[in-house]
Amino acid sequence: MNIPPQQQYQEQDQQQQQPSPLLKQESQIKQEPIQLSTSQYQQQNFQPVPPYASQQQQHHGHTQSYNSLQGSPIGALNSYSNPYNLNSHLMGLSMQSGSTSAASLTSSSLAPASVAAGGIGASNISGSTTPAIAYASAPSSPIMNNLQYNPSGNSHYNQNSSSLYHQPTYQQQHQQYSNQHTYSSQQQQQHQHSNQHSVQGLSSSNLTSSFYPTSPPLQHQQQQYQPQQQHGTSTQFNAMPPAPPRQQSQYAPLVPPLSDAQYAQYHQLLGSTFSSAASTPYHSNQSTPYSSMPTSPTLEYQQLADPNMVQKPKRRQVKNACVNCQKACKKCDEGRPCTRCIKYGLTDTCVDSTRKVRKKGVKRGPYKRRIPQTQIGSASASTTPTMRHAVLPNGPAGYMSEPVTALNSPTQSHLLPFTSSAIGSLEFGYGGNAGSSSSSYSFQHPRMENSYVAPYTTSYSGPSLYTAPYGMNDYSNVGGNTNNTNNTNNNSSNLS
DNA sequence: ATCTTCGGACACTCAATGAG
DNA sequence: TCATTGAGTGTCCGAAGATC
Ligand SMILES: [Zn+2]
Ligand SMILES: [Zn+2]
Repeated sequence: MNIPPQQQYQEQDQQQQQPSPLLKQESQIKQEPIQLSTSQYQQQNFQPVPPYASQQQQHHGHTQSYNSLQGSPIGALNSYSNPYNLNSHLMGLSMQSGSTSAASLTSSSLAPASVAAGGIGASNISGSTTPAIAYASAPSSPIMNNLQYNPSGNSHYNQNSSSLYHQPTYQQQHQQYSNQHTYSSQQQQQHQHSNQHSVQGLSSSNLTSSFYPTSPPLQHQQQQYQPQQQHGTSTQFNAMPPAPPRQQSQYAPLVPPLSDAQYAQYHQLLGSTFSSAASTPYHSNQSTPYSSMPTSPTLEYQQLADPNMVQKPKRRQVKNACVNCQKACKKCDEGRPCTRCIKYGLTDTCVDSTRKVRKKGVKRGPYKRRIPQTQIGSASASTTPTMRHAVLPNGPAGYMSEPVTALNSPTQSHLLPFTSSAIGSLEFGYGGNAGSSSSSYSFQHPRMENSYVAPYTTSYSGPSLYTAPYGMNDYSNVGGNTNNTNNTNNNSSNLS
């Protein structure tokens, strides 16, 4: 067996790791300057895998040997030509799993500042008010939960999220998703720290990320952020603070953008919630991405009482994670180098991972039969759990909402200065990959690729629209991927 | 306490399928 | 032809384990 060049690199890396007691991660990251430019790297180490080259033992994109390398960013650079052929390259190599580990961040740590700052006033809500509102403002990003209201309009991370510290700006974030939501640089540069340190070789926009490769000492964090919390008392907020700056969430916008006037109104309506949210900031150490964590107990109970209330925003993925993030299973972003790589000094190796090309010509068996539109109304009268649409509030006039309106439960959504049919990706019950494509109860709007495609017509992909499939599931594994139980129908239909 | 690993939920893509 | 399905494949959350 030929030893692939990757292995050689890997071994070197192992020898060169000299963890220092201080700044361990940083030293690990930086001690071996990366010689290759990105293009060189691509030429030398990045061999595109021919389609279907390895159709193996992959587990949702993970491979065993791939995992064994995960910790080493530098080793990763060299040994990890790409996640797919890496697998075959390294199969059978005995990898020392102790061979460093510097790359990983906590999952929340990569959230962009702009994300942290939240969506429509979300940063202030720190939880949410009504689910509808929560949805609209997408406060559920991991970071959101840690944010507190800041009347000054500057968003800060609160002291609890350790790794949220130095985030670079997010100029390039999510461009592809958002034609309509281009961030202004001003919005993105909310995040400033008084004691930034320059790091050689990094541009100023980058260096913010480098000083604390991991988390800063807690004390430090608290010093910096304490004021936020101190002011975050309910009395402080009895008077309605000015509406905070509007910011962009990493999650796809779930409602049509509000006008400024609407936003202000909306913000006012949230007043009472604000105070409670501010007085009891959600210091969840766990970043709970789908924070279905209403801040107000009232709402919590409401939610319990009304299972139709929806809470889960959709996680948004980059189209292509960089190799380093991919390897570490951590959140990447659109920028190259990405935030995480900047943070860990891996900018040279921050390149897109390669993606397989999908096979063609694979027969899939019959699809479920579609029901003619004329039958939709009656079909939707079903009371089975297939009534996914029951959750949604009615859309704005002119936007067709779900076929059945009687089931729309009253939620606080009616308090909002808007109604929306553009709620994306609503789910209730178990919306996820229940293991059977036909038993998913999720309701999801059609593809959010472009962030928000307005106006929506509420999509409906529930089984109730369909008669029973002919050949039920005999074809479920036509593609041969037995691992995949995932079948949430994300990009489902549109009744138009 | 902090960092790393990685199982698995779920997001996204797009060729096959089916209806008009 | 176009809308829809749903398998294929990717991202990355977050808990558990490892390490300091
Ligand atoms: Zn990345
Ligand atoms: Zn990167």
